[in-house]
Amino acid sequence: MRTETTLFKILSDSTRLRLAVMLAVQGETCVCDLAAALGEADFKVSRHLGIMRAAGMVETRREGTWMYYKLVEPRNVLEGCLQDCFRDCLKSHPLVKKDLQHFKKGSCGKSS
Amino acid sequence: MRTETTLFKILSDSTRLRLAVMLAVQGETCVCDLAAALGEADFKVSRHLGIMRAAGMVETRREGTWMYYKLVEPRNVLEGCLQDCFRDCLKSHPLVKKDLQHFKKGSCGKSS
DNA sequence: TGTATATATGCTTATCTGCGCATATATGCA
DNA sequence: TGCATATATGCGCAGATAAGCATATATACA
Repeated sequence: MRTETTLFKILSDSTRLRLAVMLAVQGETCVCDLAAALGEADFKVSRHLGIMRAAGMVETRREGTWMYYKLVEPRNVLEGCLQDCFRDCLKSHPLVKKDLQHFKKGSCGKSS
Repeated sequence: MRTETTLFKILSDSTRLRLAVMLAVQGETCVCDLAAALGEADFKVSRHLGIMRAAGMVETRREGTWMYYKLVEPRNVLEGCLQDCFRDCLKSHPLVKKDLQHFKKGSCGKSS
């Protein structure tokens, strides 16, 4: 049960829920682009992504100075169901829509 | 966003998640039957159900001394999605299966 | 090596959370 | 009215949590 409740606990914080939806919709993204889209401090976003990673919800890939985060492939039906939720049920939430509008790949000034 | 994160926070506690699944699978049930199925103290189950009710996730109906709880009709896509999760993804969890096996309507000794 | 940028992490504080116990409320019935 | 059962709630405690700031690490590049 721990596995399942942890998953829900991760999503019970608005910063993390917004991050999860962003990653579900936009795919792999670096910390600075996520922070810019949400309008939150880098260190805050980084910390929450770290929590999500420790819980096994996201995984990372380093590319130079940048750290790219993405949702893991669903490892069971619940994870798949929740990821569908992110895309289908939460994408239209006012705050998330604002985040998505603010989102720009490479907003922090990196080349690619 | 508050509405959504609250929903997830409710489910981030194992007692409440188990209760949510029980109600999704068994339908309307009284506190004592739920407490018996979970093997938890009445006052603990009652408190958690109260939290779920305050969050608008369940609703109650009094019948004599007994208080019956059930999940509310989904009021939006997210609530519907989560209720489907309870039934489809969580029903087969070992602990939930044990709860369901222990479940008996009227276990606390009421007539109907 | 030194500097700049991106990201991560220690630390403190204020707030929240769940637990267990005791107690209170509500209903039914003698 | 008094007692029994079912349910709810006040209280204190211990542990968890998120925020903000400062600082540390990692990489790139001059």
